[in-house]
Amino acid sequence: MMPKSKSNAQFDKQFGLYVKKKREQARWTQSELASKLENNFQNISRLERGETTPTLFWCYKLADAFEMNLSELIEEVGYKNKK
Amino acid sequence: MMPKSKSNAQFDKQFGLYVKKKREQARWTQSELASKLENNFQNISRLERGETTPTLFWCYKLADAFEMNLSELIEEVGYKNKK
DNA sequence: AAAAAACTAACCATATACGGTTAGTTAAGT
DNA sequence: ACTTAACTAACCGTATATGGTTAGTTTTTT
Repeated sequence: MMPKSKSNAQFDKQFGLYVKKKREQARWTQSELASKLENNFQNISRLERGETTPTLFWCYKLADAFEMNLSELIEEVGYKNKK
Repeated sequence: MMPKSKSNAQFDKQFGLYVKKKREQARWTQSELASKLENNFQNISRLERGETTPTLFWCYKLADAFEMNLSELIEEVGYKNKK
């Protein structure tokens, strides 16, 4: 399989930084956020550092934790597609 | 690891049906859509049938193919988070 | 400065995703 | 009815994601 592409890495990084920002605004530790997602803090750490590409379902659960709609969350991350 | 949960399956199904609808509206075959994503039609098939959970980056490339922003695409899928 | 909490990072085992092949089914066109 | 295209589905091998452990680093608190 292809190794993780550069664009993918950049994409993941942007998402990770957003999650980190949101989590810190909520004053949650990674463990606290993880427990809301029925996940573990290691995966939150990896996500925030852009090491993994989250599934859409993951993002959905994140949106739940932050009490927002998934589309709002994506909107806030600020990706711009070329049209 | 946990098997794919029911809620996850429902979530994936909804996304798959949306992609199928969009693709058919554009009058593309699965192969045509796949080539736009640098992917193969088997994965499109699996996605549309809700067999796999797409990564966020996948969804981003899908949005590109449909010439929309990722947040717009998610908006159109119509997920409702409990707030 | 010391202790505790929070986080990063590596490693391992396993599950799922993915690419590709093959076979079979459904739909469309002639 | 026949042919072809489109799609579904199973299988296999490999890559990535994930859960968990452990160790080490950074940050916070006292």
